[in-house]
Amino acid sequence: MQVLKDEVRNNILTAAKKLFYQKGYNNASIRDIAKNSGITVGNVYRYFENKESVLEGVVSPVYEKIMDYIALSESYIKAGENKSFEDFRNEINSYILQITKEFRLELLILFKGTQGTRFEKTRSELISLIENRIYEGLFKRLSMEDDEAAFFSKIVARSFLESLIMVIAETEDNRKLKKMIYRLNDFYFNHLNSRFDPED
Amino acid sequence: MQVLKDEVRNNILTAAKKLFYQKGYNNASIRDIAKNSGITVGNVYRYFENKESVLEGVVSPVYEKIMDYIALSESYIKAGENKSFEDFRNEINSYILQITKEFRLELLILFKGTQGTRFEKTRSELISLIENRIYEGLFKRLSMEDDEAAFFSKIVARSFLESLIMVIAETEDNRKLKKMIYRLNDFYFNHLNSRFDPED
Amino acid sequence: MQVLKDEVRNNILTAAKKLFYQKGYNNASIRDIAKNSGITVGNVYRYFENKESVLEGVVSPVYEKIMDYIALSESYIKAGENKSFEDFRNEINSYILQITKEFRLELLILFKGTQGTRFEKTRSELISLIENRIYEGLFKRLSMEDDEAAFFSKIVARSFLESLIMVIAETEDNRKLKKMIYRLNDFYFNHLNSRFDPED
Amino acid sequence: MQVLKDEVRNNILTAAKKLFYQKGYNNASIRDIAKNSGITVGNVYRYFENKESVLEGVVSPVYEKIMDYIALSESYIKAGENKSFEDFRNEINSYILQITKEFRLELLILFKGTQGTRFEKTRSELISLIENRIYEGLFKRLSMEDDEAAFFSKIVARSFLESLIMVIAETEDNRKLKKMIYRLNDFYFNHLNSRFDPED
DNA sequence: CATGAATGAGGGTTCATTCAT
DNA sequence: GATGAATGAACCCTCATTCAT
Repeated sequence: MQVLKDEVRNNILTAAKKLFYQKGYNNASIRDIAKNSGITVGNVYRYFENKESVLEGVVSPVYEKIMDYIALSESYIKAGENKSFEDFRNEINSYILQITKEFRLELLILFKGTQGTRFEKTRSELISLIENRIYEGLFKRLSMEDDEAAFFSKIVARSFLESLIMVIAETEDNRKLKKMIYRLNDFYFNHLNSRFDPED
Repeated sequence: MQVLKDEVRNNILTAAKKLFYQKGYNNASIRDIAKNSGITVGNVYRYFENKESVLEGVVSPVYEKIMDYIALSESYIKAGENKSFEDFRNEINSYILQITKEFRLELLILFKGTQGTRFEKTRSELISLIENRIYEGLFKRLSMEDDEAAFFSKIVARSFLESLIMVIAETEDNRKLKKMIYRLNDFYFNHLNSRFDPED
Repeated sequence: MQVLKDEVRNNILTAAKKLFYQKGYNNASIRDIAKNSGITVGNVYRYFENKESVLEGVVSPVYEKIMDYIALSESYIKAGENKSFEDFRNEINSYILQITKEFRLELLILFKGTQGTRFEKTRSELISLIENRIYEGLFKRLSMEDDEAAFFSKIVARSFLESLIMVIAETEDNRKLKKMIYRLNDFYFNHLNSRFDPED
Repeated sequence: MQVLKDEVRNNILTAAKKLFYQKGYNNASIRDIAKNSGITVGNVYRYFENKESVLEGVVSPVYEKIMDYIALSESYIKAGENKSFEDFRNEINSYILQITKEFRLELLILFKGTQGTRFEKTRSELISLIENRIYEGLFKRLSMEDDEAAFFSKIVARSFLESLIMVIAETEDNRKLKKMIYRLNDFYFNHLNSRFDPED
């Protein structure tokens, strides 16, 4: 048996996933994880270098996908391929749906339970991307002062992502999830102009 | 000698407020708080039963106000005084603004830094209220299936509150804050009907 | 009581001194030290930041003295005050004797039990000083090839210091120690020329 | 199948030798040794009872030789064959040279890296022998008080051995080593009488 | 014979809480 | 009332050793 037993490794990751999800990274102890994996503390360290590596094991598949998406999306911009915001919406929605199908809990951990780790900034990097698109594609054109538009873009980007995460957290059924994500998009981005009409 | 006691108590609370805000509840230690209060560790425990009590001391004024508001708001409903959603918006906005003026940091701590404590659910209680109002005042009337409307109400309520918190966290100037909160309301609640028109 | 209780601090240092001396730094555990101090593990950390700080507490008085001596001695050289080797012998002997009177165990720990710590190189720094003096004052003048003289200077310097340490380790009586150190000097440095005469 | 076993055993010993020399006994782990031997951890324990046994495997050839030499040398004494110190010098030098040719690293490990093991005292046993010879052959005849002569004999014996070890550690070339060892002998033992003359 | 996964005791360290003074 | 020293449980991590396969 050349390779470390996959079963144990998976047990650890499964236990860690559950515990990181429930308690967050900091409050889940290696002892917890070991006990939930049915092994001893020392043995965890045969499979993972340290606690953060366990987190990495849990979260990195999703992390990589998101980072790839961000990189890809930014390369489009640099290449001058100015997609419409509509396109961007469709693009990011389909990405998120796809990732969620495979890695629902992992995604939630990555975005909610990695305080104090190197994954902490993933959320803000994704937000940064969305924020730029919102600013360029939507708010810049509205009759807002520029700094206000910028600020608002940030708030909306965060809020949109937060909503996405909430929906994912609450929806285990993928059909329903898809539906809700589309609704979310409509809710967040349709008819922006008229919302801010002063005569309302 | 109430006076002296109150001064020490306030010193503790002031230090705790600062530290909970900066580091979060879990990462702020009693030692930190004691040192920043100019008193000793042991003495903290004369004023507060344990660490969570300190949090309570910091957060309860704001907590009470919010709970009072929730209770009041719900009593209106029970009394059959059906205000319009417009009224509710104005009402909650003004409440939030008012509370923020006095208790900005406390509010942020209550909503962002109480993971693992009994205040964790404050947010969800407030959300629950908003959720009901959104459901009754807005989504029920839209052409959505009922459970979807309910679910969506929750998501939007959370998201709206989240946005409020973000704006409060980022805005120290009260004039600007007021402006942004109104914008937020417009963004979240104006022209809901047309957002979900299928022909879009 | 403004200052941490000196008695406990001293108990820790005394226990640590004993254990570092007996087992060396690495094999003496904080748990050991705590038990021998009559306190708990956690309390050690009220008095010392970490394990190396405990070592520092034990060893730094002697460390400082030796570093001061080295610095002083080197400043003489830079100033061109070329003392005879005879003078150097007297100087270093009296220094060592003086330090040993106050800090016998500490000196032994510093030179024998600090592997892997920042004090590890103290011995080699002192050796370096002695080595230079031996080379300049003694071996350079002998009919040896230069690199051999240099090499030999190093060996003798180390060996001399080692002997000093041994004598100190075995001799608790200061009168006897003094006598033995003088003998050691005679043994090491008198009549060097004739020792290497080929006709012997 | 003795052959195969021997090969593995030798691989372990070779790896252990290298690692004990580089890191010292305590800091070289069984995992390290196994990896460097190209076998597995568990298998090490088929060839050696425990970690100390591995050390024994590495060090015992040299250990035996030294013990044999000590026994032989002592049997001469008991038989009343009083050799001169000169003879003893030649004898021990040639022994050491011979051993070093075969077992340089092992010798260095035995004398430098066995702290906390049962080999710790090998050095002192050899020292004891040298010490006796020095006492009988040299210091007894000097105008020293007897206990002083005894004590000094011990110190010089240790120091001489220490110097030998240093020279061996620093000198890989056997020709040079031989030369340095002769120099060392001259340095340590020639003209002892005149060194301690009071008129110096 | 060999594997390497598993164990368990021990390492350094932190911190909420208690208690003698 | 106040002090701050002391406690003890828990944290992450390492490693010699064992054992099922």
